[in-house]
Amino acid sequence: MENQNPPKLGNQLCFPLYVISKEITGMYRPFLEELDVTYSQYLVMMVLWENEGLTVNQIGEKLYLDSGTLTPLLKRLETKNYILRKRKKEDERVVEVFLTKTGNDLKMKACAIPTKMQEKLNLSDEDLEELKITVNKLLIKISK
Amino acid sequence: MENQNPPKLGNQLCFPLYVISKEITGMYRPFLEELDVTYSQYLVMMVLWENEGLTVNQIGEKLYLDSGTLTPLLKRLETKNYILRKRKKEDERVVEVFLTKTGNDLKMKACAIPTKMQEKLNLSDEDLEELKITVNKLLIKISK
DNA sequence: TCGTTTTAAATTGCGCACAATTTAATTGCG
DNA sequence: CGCAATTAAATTGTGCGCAATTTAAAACGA
Repeated sequence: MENQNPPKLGNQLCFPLYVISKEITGMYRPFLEELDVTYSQYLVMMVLWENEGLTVNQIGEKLYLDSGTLTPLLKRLETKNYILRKRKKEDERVVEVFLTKTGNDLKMKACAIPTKMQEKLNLSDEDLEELKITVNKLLIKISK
Repeated sequence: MENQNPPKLGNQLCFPLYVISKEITGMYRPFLEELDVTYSQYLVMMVLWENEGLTVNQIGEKLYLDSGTLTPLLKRLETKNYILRKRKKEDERVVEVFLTKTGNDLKMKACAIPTKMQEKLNLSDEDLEELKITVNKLLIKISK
C-alpha cells in the first residue's frame, strides 16, 4: 500500500480534463447561440446530419447519453422545429428522429464553426491533430 | 474560406474530451459514494484539504466555478457537516470556508482513491504521467 | 395462449454549470 | 460626509447528466 497521501488537485488527471471540456464547450457558446442550440443539442444535430432517422437509443450510444438526458433534449429540439420524433409503426416502443428542413439547413450555418473554433483555440494544425489522436485513443481505452 | 464541410462528430476535439471527462467522473462515483460526496464536492474538499479558510471566490478560481454553482454546493457540504461557512468579520461580503473535524478526517479515507482510480483506468504510470502533462499543458494554453 | 421477461422510452428526483440579476457591504470620489 | 461605483455572495432560471423507477410494447416460453 503505497501512495497513501491525501489527493491533491494538481495531481489529478480528471480535473484538467473536466475543466478543458467545460472551457472548450464555453468557447462554442457564442457560435452555437447563432444557431440557437446548446452544446449537447449541437452534438445531437451533428449525429443527425450524418445519420438521419436514428432511434433515441442509437443517438445515445453515439453520444454516451441515456434517454433520461435525451428525451427532454430532443423535445426541446422538436419545439425549435429542428427535428421530428416519430414512433415506429412496426415497434411502438421505438422513437426515430428525423431532421426538419430547418434542422437540415442548419448544417450549412454550422460549417463555419470548426474553423472559427480552431482560430479561437489558437492551436497549430499539427498540435490539434495530435491532441485529437491522443484523446480519441484515450476514449477508446476508457470506454472499451 | 476552406473547410466548409458540415461538422462531424468524429472530427471534433471537444467531444472526446467531454466524454472522457464524464466517463472518468463516473468511475470515481463508487469511491466517492463511500465518502458521501459528488465529484464536484470532492474537488472542493481537495482544495480545502490543501488550503483551509479560502473564500468562495478563491475556491471558484481554483476550480473554475462561480458562486452560482458553489453557494448551493457548499451549503450541501455544510449540511453533511464537512465544512463551515463563516462570514468574515472585517468584510461581511466575504464567506470563508473551513473544514469540520469530520471534513478533515475524510482526507484519510480519500487517500486510497487515486490508487484505486489508477487501477480502474488501467493505464501505465508512464502513460498516465504523459497524459497529465499533455492535458495540463492544454489547460494552461486554453485558460490563459 | 397467457403470463413472465425483456426492451425502449419516458418520468422523477437530485446535483451541477452558468448566465443574468439581486442584495448587501465596502470603496472611492467629489 | 454622501452617493455612485465596485465587489462578494446569493438568487433565479434553464438545461444538462445520470440513477432509479415507471410505462408500454414486444418477445419469449411453458
